[in-house]
Amino acid sequence: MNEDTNTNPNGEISAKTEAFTPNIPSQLLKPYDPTEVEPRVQKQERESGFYNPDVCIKEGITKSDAPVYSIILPPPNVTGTLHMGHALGFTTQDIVIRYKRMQGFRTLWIPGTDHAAIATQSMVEKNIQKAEGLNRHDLGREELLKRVGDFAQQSRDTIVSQLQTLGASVDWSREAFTLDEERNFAVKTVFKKMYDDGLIFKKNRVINWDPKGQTTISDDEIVYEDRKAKFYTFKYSKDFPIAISTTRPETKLGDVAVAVNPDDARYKEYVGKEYEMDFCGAPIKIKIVADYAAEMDFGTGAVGITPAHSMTDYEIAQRHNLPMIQVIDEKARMMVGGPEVLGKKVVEARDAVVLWLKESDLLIEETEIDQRISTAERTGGIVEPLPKLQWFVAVNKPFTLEHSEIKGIESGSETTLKEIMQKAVSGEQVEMLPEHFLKTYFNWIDNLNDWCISRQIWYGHRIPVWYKGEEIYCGIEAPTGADASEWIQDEDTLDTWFSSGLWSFSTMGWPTKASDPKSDFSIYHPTNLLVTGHDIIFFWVARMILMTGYVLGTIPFHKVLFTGMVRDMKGRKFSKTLGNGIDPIEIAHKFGMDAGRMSLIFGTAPGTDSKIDENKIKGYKHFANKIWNVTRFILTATEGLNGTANNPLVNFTDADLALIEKRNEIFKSISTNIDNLKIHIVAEDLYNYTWKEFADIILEDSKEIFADVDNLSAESIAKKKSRAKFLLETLGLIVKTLHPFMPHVTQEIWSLLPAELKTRELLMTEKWPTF
RNA sequence: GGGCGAUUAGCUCAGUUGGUAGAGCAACUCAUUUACACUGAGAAGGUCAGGGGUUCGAGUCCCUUAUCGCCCACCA
Repeated sequence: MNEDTNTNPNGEISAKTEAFTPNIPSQLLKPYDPTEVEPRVQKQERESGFYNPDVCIKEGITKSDAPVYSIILPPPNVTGTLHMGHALGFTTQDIVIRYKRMQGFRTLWIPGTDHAAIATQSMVEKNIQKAEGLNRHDLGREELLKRVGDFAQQSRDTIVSQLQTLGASVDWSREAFTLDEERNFAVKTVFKKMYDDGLIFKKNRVINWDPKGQTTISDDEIVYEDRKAKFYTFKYSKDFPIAISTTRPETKLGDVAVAVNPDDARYKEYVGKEYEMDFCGAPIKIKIVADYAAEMDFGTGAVGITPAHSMTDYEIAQRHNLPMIQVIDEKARMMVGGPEVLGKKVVEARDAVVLWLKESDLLIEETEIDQRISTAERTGGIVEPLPKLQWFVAVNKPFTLEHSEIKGIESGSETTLKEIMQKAVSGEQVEMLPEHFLKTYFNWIDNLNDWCISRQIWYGHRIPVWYKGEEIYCGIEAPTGADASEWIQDEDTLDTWFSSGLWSFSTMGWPTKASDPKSDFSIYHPTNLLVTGHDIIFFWVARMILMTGYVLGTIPFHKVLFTGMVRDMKGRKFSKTLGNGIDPIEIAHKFGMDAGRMSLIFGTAPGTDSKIDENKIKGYKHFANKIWNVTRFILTATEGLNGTANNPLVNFTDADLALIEKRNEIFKSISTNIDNLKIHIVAEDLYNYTWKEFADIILEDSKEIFADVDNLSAESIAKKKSRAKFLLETLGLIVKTLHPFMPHVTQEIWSLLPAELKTRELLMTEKWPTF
């Protein structure tokens, strides 16, 4: 909008536009311009302070004893910026929170960002490597942390402005970050509690090592890639009685056993025997063991056991008390063997071992098979299982839960973290939508193993454990006293999901204000709703249930709504590597954010994937303009009939009463549908009524009534007044109910409507209509 | 191998507890400078993947087959 145009809705009409309809606000005379209106409305709303429930109470918008409705925003990673997938979830939350706020609930929606440990550090490291040719060790811990911190700050700033562009009515005064001081205190507090309860322990185990990121990762951070691989069948030596098969001959330098099925007649006679030999320059000692893990039908029916470099082999080795010999180091290089393999990368060593097998006449067969290889989610590095001393959370270990509000677990009774996760959901205290995700959830829990939480990176919550020789100290603060300087803190940091798991209560003042009845924690926890993508059901949803159950004996949220993935037109996921992400800000510039919001919601059933299509967004830009023009028409047509709206002295005609009945029938279902999170249905109902019924039929029909300007008969005037009242009131109704979906255009129209329709200037604080 | 989901108009998808098949976009015909061309009216388009069952009645519930997608898990 240019400077010459009058932007004051209630002000005087500027000279430039007075020629036509002088009493209609000038901005209405032009097509709706979201790029001008949206930032202005966002600013107005934000500066009002009403995103903050405390302000709402202070200003009398919300009663202090009103029922509570709270949502925590799933904190976006500071690795980058928001795309339309985020926008779908955030719009859904905004719709619900605006609706609840208008209904008079004491609503709180807390924003924040996630430090995303590995993801962020590896991204910054990559950038530095590219620009300066330096690695993290060249920079040192302090300098790297500073660089990563700066990057995170920038990213956070972008995310904030994107959220504002989206029109998200989050309470900025409560913004949190998973790695800020308050959250760090919560993390240390929980860590210590778990440590003292014996649920956090340190152990030398085979873990998933990411040679690229130089850190361990959890089972859930692995993604699989299908590849073709060579499958080699061979014998360790000429004298060895059994042939085995493998895709990774280089690991066989670390073999300690061959497992055969106890029922396998072919190998029965060898079980228990031991063989010693040289394998490609490494002395190995192989024991034949019987174990049902070996399948008779697969390969030769015999498995070479490499306890140090395979999870399953490690488990088999445990059962048979076999030693563990590490032959691959953290850089994925061979630690043993003859000169042809020693020090070589695993891939090169593989070729060398195969060549040695051929030359030694031990290779029996070489075939091609499909194989799934494990890669690290964040760096893409091929995961190398290897033994390492790491921190774990024990999910199956019994402990006493002092306080429990979880159905099926008594206060003071013995339970496990796994049981907490199961009972919180099976007792229906936590609901999931769509319901079928319950099966996914339980299926995951059934197969759950201990959670490896330590990471060998610097960006994150440092493990609150100190060492002095053989002594170990776990505490919230470093040990003090005369020998304070002799204590050395653990170098590792925690899995980012450890801190995310506390998010529902760490954002609300826990633990420092937990006992204060006026704290956010006392008022707003547990939260009512979590809206998130189903891709993080294990990472985050399950971990929040675990942490909240363990720490508080309660649930983090009553309901989880899983949104589907928003994909591009080719059906691909948005990803940084594909570069197909769409910035919501781009949509706002092109079509307006209201249109973007509607296009995400409309026709998208909860949990189902959707495709983003500019044509679709354009349709809702047209819709915004349609309501705009409807407003113009009504204000023009009812000019001179001021004061009809909400005026009890104006009686409705029978025709208009019929229109009201039909209208109310449609609007009646809206609240229930939003309560049941069927917001896509509501969007459709509002769209259809507004356009197909109100504009196309009722407005067209009204033209005839108002066209009859010279007829001053009582009957004609009564008819005009009745229709004017109906149109104005219905417009008010449409604008109110549409506000959660399209907050900007509705607010702008609201500011133009006659005073008798309004009780407040800001639509977001208006009372939600009831029927 | 186990689990989950999808299959509805040319395309993208809705379709609440079973009760006469819906929208947007595209395409077709017509109208119109109108509150709005970011428009209106109209027509066209479907054996609801196939088969079987329950029911007075099935897109919806049950069984089965096929195709596609996703998740989990041991294939050494």
